[in-house]
Amino acid sequence: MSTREKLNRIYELLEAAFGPQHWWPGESAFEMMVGAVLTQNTSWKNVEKAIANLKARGLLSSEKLRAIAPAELAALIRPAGYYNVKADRVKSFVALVAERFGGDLEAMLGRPAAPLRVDLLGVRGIGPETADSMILYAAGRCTFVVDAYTRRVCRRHGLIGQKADYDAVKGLYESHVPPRVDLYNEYHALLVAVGKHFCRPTARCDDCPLACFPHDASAGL
DNA sequence: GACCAGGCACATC
DNA sequence: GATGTGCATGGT
Repeated sequence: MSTREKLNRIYELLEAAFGPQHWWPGESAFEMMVGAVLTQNTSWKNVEKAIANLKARGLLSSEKLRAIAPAELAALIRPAGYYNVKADRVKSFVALVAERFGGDLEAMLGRPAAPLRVDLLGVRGIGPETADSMILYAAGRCTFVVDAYTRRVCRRHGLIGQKADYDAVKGLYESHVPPRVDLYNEYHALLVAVGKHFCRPTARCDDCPLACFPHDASAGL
């Protein structure tokens, strides 16, 4: 089976097992982008509490978050963990929106994926995964999001080597999966689903929808 | 009580 | 260039 066929089959199996994932939760592009920072190495459940705090105070806009004091922001996002670091990262993000795009988020998101990605990666606290999440889920542009689950699934199924980096994994998907926003959206969400339920650090391959493929649960993370 | 969660920047070797 | 460490809450 070729890599292309295998990635296609994996998608089919995951879709059949988990169904539509309806990512990304969030009422606005801005909310999704703030959520992307807050969810770094953190469960979405905790992020929801932090978002709710911001929403309850009407702070979910680049203008409001730009004006708020860092310590106050940190206190509000406390449930999401790493609150001091993340407060600084959110501040850096809204500074980009204000300073480079005059506060016009739509103008920023309307740009092609490549230059948008460069701008986002220039923000302190926005790395490749956060940038790609923002581009795919908030801007609705085609880029494949790689996370710890994606790497783990790929390693255990022999699709990548033990030390494949972010761009190598991203390149694997982008060169073998048709570049459609809805497909990339769903594929990433499904990889997270199988990662949460089965492909965990401590192996739990029984009943995994991908157990029919050769796998090595001891491979990687 | 250990382990894990939709990472990233920075220090050190 | 590779590896290690700090950041922190909350669920299992």
